[in-house]
Amino acid sequence: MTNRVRRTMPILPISIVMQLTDLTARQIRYYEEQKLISPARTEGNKRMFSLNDVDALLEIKDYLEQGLNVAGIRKLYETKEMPLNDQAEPKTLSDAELRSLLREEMKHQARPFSQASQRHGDLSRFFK
DNA sequence: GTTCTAACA
DNA sequence: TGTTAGCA
Repeated sequence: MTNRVRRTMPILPISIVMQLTDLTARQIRYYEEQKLISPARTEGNKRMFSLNDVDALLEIKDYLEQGLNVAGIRKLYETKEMPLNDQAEPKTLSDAELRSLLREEMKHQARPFSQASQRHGDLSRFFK
């Protein structure tokens, strides 16, 4: 069995994922609704998460903390990062690099943060 | 007891 | 986002 299979194997119930990510069930379900993650389902319609899902959620949480909204993150995933191979490292991104990356995304997104509501203020620093 | 969907005194 | 209702 390859490690890739191990990482994509749906084996974790939402309760465990909640502890691993420190997210509420509500948030996890919401992110799925926003298509940021796609957990498998059991016969009883229960969500089953893979290690990759957990990793994705941790990353999502990271982006949100940096001021990105769900729509922005989704766009980010659709382009880069989605593939199994990514060398991008959000953790080491400097503000300057983040600004550059965000501006690049802006070009492909007509209304980048249209869905954002409470974070417009926080994002102002990126458009000075 | 746990998770799910839908909805909001 | 929290929280609650009514199911499975």
